[in-house]
Amino acid sequence: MTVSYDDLIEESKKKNIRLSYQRMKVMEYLSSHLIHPTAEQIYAGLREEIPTLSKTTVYSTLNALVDAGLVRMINIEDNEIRYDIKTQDHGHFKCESCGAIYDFNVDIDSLTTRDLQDFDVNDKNVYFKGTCPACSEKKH
Amino acid sequence: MTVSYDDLIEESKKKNIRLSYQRMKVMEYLSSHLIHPTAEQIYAGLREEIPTLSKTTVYSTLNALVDAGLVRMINIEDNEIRYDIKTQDHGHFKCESCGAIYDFNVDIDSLTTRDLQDFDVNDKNVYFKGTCPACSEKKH
DNA sequence: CATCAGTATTGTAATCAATACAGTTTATAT
DNA sequence: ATATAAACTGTATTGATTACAATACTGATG
Repeated sequence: MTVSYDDLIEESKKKNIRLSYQRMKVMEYLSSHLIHPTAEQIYAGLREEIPTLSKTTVYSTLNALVDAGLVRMINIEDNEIRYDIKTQDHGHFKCESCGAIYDFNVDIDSLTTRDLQDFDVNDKNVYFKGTCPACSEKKH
Repeated sequence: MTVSYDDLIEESKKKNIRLSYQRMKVMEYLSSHLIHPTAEQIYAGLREEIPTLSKTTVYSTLNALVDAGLVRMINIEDNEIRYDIKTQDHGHFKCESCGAIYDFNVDIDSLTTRDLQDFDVNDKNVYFKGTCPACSEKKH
């Protein structure tokens, strides 16, 4: 599933998410900053344009989008949640040295298991951890 | 890799983790409670036996074991970290209705990608979300 | 077995992401 | 236009995790 800004708006209508100015801006931010931002980053980024924006609004919007299945929560560690609009399935690699999160293509549907036969699975996540090339380089 | 309580102790020695009474108890707790406990649960569970136990000690022990690669952090959501001794590779399924976390067998090594050729990967995680059979039942 | 240095533990205080809540504003239907 | 339900704002609160400084322990050495 690939989701663009326009798709987000269309999907939001279908899911009965009201398109307030703030929500549009949050979605626009997510679409144009594919860097797995935290709620804090989104808030800071939009604050310039919307000085009255409340952090609570950012959180509630993100929660609404996650519930609607339009946005994915990335919760690898560090006790902070990052967000990612749902483009096509991909995994996340977190560098334990610099903290950066990289996307990588992976065939998640190839993961099968008999153990979950009676389970209703609606979200599959894959993440790796390790050291990115830039940080590996530094160690030498 | 399968890790029992005895293995944990042996591995700890190798990794220069001093085997204090508190650390032994934390490891014992993890080995005997394969329910993905939180630090809080471990603390509460051990408090009876070790009334002077400090929560800080639980956290620092867990961090030491994670750094040594003996324990896995499970960070699915809810802003709380759960811990799991590293038995053989398996995925985690979180029921979004009751919050329970189930293990399932999955061949994580079958996940391959060319995107991470130059990356040093030292940890692979898979987690699914959805509804467990018990909760699906209730909805009818 | 006494001492010493280096770690681990403890308890309190601080941090900080996330949420609750109540009052105000906005959006959509009639 | 107006009503009503939903969204926004800002402050206060929560709660998991960490920082820190004082105390206690461990295990190596003489």
